[in-house]
Amino acid sequence: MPTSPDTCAQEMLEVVPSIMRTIRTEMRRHRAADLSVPQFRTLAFIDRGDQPSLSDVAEHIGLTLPSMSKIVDGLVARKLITRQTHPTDRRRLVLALTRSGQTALETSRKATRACLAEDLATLSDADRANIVRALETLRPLFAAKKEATPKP
Amino acid sequence: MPTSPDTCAQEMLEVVPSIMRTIRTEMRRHRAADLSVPQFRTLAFIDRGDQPSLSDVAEHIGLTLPSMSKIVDGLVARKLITRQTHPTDRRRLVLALTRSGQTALETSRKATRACLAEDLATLSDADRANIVRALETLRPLFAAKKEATPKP
DNA sequence: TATTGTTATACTCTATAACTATA
DNA sequence: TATAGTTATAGAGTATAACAATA
Repeated sequence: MPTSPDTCAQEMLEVVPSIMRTIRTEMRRHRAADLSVPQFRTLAFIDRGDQPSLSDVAEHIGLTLPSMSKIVDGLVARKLITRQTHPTDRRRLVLALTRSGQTALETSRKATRACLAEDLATLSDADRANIVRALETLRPLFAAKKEATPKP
Repeated sequence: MPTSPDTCAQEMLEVVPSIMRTIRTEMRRHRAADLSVPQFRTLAFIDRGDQPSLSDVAEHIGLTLPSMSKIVDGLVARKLITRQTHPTDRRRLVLALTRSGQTALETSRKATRACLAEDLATLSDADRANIVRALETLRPLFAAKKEATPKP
């Protein structure tokens, strides 16, 4: 019996939000590096990118520019990132992690990962391998989606 | 090579939030039944439960009572649910969908599901089956988690 | 004129603390 | 006293619209 896209979508609609809530709650619980999910994702992207601009981050995370601007505001205020003007194009920003930001990112990542891992440890190795495979299949579908079908 | 809980957790931490963002954005986009994710989940639980109380919903969704109370406020104001007093225990609420709430839930569910399904249609049947299997494995791990390890 | 980003405004989501009403 | 909910308060996340600065 084939698995229809609709069946799969329904399943995602039911399970993904509950996983997300656990992630959100856990991230908040670890006071050491008290980061929200968007803050965490922003730091993570800045960490692996090469001096991204605000637009770069906003597009990757999937937020509007004003939303991202505000999140960046908060991270700058907490001295977790730096926000400088691009040397040759003065409209653009150059975002980078501070030492403190790297620490916060690593602390939060480790704590949250450990918490999830604790749950996942109850599964069989085969189950975990299967989950990783499924997520790898899904990853490109939901990574930085462009605005599709611009009406001509 | 075994797949460690940590590897699996890391993968989830990267992919799940991006899926979630797509779900959130899509749900908002369909103006017909303009529901946020928590609103949608609340309606869905009330729909399948048997006259749940506020605490029932809050526990299932994973929110505090005040947070849930506010969401319910909004849904009542929009006439999507009814909020009545329990006939024998007057402290409790009895929540139920209105006709309009059922419609909104179905509209939102169909639209969001269709949008996800469109993405998932590009995958092979085997991939989709694998994703469903993975999500079914994860579902019980993240469903209405109790407060674990109450320190004695 | 087009691009990059910020400000203004207005919601929703979320939590903690303090409270009311009922059991 | 314990339980079910609400209110008060505060802060983050998010969007749209309007704006400023730079290219």
